Amino acid sequence: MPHDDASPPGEAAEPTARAGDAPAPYATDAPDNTEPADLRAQRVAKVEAMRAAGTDPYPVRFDRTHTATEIRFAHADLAPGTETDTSVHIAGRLLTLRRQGKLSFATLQDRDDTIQLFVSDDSLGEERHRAFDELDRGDWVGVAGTVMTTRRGELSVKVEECTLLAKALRPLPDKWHGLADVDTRYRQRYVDLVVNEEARRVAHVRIEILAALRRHLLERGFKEIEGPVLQSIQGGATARPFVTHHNALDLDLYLRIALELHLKRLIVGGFDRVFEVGRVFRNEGIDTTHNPEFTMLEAYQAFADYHDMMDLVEGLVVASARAVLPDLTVRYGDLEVDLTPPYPRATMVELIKRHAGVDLHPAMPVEAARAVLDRLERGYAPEWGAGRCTVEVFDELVEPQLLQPTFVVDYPREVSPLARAHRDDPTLVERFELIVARRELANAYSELNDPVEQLERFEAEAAAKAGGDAEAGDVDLDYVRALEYGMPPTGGLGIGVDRLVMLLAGTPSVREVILFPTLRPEPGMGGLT
RNA sequence: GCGCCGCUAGCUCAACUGGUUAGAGCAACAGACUCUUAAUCUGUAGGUUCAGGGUUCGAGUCCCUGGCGGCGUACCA
Repeated sequence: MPHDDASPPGEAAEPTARAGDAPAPYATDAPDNTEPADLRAQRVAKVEAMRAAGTDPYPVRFDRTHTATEIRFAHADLAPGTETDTSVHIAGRLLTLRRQGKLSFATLQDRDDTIQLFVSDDSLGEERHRAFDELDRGDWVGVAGTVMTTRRGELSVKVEECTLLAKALRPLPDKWHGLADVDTRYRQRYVDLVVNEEARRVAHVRIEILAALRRHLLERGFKEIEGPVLQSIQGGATARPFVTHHNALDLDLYLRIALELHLKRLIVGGFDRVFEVGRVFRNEGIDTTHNPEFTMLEAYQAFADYHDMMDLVEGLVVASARAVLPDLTVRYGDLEVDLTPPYPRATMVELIKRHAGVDLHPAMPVEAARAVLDRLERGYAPEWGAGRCTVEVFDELVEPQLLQPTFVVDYPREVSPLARAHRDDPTLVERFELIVARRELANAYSELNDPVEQLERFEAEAAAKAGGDAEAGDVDLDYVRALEYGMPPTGGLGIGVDRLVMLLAGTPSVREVILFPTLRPEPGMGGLT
């Protein structure tokens, strides 16, 4: 429905805003164009004036026939100065408004593109044109009109009817600079997305990656499932959990730190290929690469081992990259990363030898391992065995040197309570991580399915927790019971989705790839204190 | 947690060594303009300089405390 012709909203705006006020002292000699200072108050007044004139500033619905993209696609080569009979109904937000005498131009932004609106007295009539000119940047409108090009060749919709769909009470940020304040961009992502192309781009990269990951797994017979977020036992990873409380059960619960243990229960239950894409929560520091809640992909495949998981990881990374990049290379900071598979596979021990120049192995006596760390001037804790010392050197000295995709294979058993012992070396487990651009992108292993050994590993962890290690897990007796019913040999895989998106979107901060990152509450906005 | 940096109009930014009434562009408001597109032109209005305290004749600027954020670092997958 068009604006009410008889009463363009702006005409009543000023009286509404000031009707009850005594005249200001300067009113008599001030020019007529003195307006309320508050931009929001001006627009509230417009809304009130529209209502008074019988026009709903927030109508119920609108029938759209086309998006801007569809119009562009259908009229890609329309010559400048062409009018067509093609009638369209489009809807979106007004980004810019340009008056040119008795013509008006506007830029309408919809789902994924913009298109110009062309308004003249001829097409809309003088009264309704004046009503159109009362619209503000940021308003949502529905437009009926015909497709045309201007003399300069700009594809446009010649407006024959224009309906306000939702009034914007707050002004949009500067049309050229957009929103720059990082804090405001995160807090008011809805504004960021309206005015910053880059924010939209990153959001779409994430959307496409998620879709590609799911597609790749579903095509290979994996079933997507949903495990519990609220858990009474902490496990599946090494991390500090969040604790919450259920009132009716009077029960403290953890927010999950990993997806692993419930997915493997489903392997026991007979699903032989399952995955979950889900939020996990870790009560740790916040920085450029860590948000307290983040998204993990975990997938488990029966009858497979960690070599199969390497193939699966390559497939997932490539599928994601192809979904969002023109080729398999991506710039990350000053780094050019080539994601073309296969990725080199080297053991942790080999990589330490190559990049740190020392021999370290979980099988060596702990005194010898400590001597190596002493020589490298790395600290260590008294409870660390040779395996933990090995990982320390790898994390600190080797991982920062791994720029191109690299599978780091065979981890010390000591640091991997859920992975199966290596078929050739009992001090190792069959585990790998994929490192790209100095960061872990994926973590996978041949799953431990021996219930007796699993219980022993849990008990070691629980002892560490009792000894004050807040990140150690609990004994999950129900999980052990599940294994006692028999879990087939299984390969398991975890991918940090946010990190993958960061890499493929080329963003240095995890907060750019999470639409609503965790922030301190804004003062005065309510909520928990 | 620690260190450094930032916070000025709705938005993006200025303001010298502490010195007149804190400026500009965009947005807003009034007006001109029938093909603009960061439209242009004329005019008008718009400020708790993050908050509180202090030093000073005088504070956006210096000091203290607090708030929020960014970056680095530590812890941490």
